[in-house]
Amino acid sequence: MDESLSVLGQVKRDIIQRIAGAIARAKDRGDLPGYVAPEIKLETPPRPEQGDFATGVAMAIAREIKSDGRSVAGAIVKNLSLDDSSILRVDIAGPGFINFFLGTDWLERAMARIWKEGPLYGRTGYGQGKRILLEFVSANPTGPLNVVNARAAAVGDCLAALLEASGYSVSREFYVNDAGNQVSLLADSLEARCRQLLGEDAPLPENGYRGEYLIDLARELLASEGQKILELPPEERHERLKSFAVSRMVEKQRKTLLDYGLKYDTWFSEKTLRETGAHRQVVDILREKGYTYEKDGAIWFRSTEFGDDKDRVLVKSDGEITYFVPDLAYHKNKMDRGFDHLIDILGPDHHGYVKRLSGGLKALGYPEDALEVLIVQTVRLVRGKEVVKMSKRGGEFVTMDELLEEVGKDACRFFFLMRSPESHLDFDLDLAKLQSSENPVYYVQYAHARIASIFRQARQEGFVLGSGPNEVRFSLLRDPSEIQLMKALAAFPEEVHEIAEAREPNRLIKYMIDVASLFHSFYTRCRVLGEEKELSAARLYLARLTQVVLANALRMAGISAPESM
RNA sequence: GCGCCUGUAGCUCAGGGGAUAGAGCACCUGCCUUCUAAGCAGGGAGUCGCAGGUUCGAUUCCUGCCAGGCGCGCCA
Repeated sequence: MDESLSVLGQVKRDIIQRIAGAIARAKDRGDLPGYVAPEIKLETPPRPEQGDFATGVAMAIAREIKSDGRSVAGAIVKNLSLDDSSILRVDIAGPGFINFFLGTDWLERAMARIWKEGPLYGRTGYGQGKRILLEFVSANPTGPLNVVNARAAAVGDCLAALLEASGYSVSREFYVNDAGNQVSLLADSLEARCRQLLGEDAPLPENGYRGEYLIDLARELLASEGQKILELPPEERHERLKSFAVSRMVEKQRKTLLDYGLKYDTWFSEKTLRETGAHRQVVDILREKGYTYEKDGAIWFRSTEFGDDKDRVLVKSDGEITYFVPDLAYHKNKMDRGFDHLIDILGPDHHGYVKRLSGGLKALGYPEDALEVLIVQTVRLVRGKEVVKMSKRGGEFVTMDELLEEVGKDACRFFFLMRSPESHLDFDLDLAKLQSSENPVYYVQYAHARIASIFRQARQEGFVLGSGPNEVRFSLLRDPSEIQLMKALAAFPEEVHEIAEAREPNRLIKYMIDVASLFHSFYTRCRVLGEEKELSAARLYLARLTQVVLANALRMAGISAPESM
């Protein structure tokens, strides 16, 4: 047995191989004409009476050979070998679905795996250790993190966890734009605030950062450095202000993200990169490869050759590089660090940037699919019916800190993960902070807490705890609610892998809700701590496995799994 | 004008070339002397934005249109 595959993965692979064998045999015997068979996909039918697994491959073949699904399905089933398999029965249904009905022996094996793997259950080897660099949030160090950053943080961190579980080696990275115009502007804004605090009539620069956090920062700076810093020569003063402002802003951002339960592997500094001259090098390479030209005193990149709608400036007519250059150098640096695949999570305002960046990488000689960009859509804060106004220009926006303060980490992450990343999100603050059944966060956490509570009770009443697969009579678990729950638990590793590949963390939330729902049904139908000791032991076993899966799923989502509520 | 995203139940949203389109909230009916009722069981609720096309089959894929959000700098 391939231990890097889940039990469900093994079962599915076995069934798929049998179907492939049946199709081959059908061709040999002339039941089907010879032609290239399509990929065989196994799905879970919508209703239990349609079996454990189903395939629509007969319909796909029927289309190719101009036949009808049911007769092709008949030809496949006729040639299907069920010897030595978990398959009890095969049906043909509807327009040509082949439905497979299995016994419970595989479920027993699947449950034993959960027991054995515990906190590691859910991991598979599909990723084969491929190295992925996942860059997300990467907010400018010019202000506090906002709610879109919070969404990107939730999505990125969860996706990283899902990919890790799927057997990839993932590095979480935050790119710090600590060089360039904006941080200069930040330093100038800070200087103005300092001078204002000292009673000078110093206006903020045009397009300066107006947020109140800079007043706090100015106070902090004056307290630690005194006003002599303002008397330094302009250039030195500017550098000192810049490095102070940037380091304090980055520290704050890092702290916010830590409060969110998110820890990056790398904080990558643009300034440091520039100090190596990597940005100049990128321009040189592009020039040597003939992807640049001069026009109006500027150097342009032929990004239109890579699908961009216009060529882009690399070096402005004043000799300064554009933002794009160090960013491209940064992505080159990522590749040169040996990563097999790069994923960027960007905000919706950057979608026009993607062609340029991927085109740039391709021009530098990297594979076209090396970079993958996910766009996370906007967040609108809502209180009941009322939209919370946010204006970035005026410096009035709800910060990530305020959001966390108000609704808490768990609800926050849950709400951000609940929706697909590319859909616009209405975040209802009232609902998110509601400590009641209306709030879906608690539905999942409650299931986990309920299980913990059962074990507390069981310990008090002297039940035998910790009976593993070898001591438990598995056949006692035969209530429909128990079977359905076990099937869901068995699906976890495959589910994690599929969700990771699809880059859709929202489906992890859906999965957790499904498991919680199945557990609650089981809880209501089946008394765990009862008179029959063997039955209780079996159900305690199932409860423990459910708890393991919920805890693992919640951990991947960055949401806590409470012992009591 | 061009590009990206979205349009599915009263609300917020899943889903996805096929078998009776799902969940939560809201609404209605039942269920606590036994492991947490932040729960369970059941009910009503939908022309899957509109119109064409591909297909044996489209809510799903393609095209056009309508509506909403966001972008479109020698800013970052």
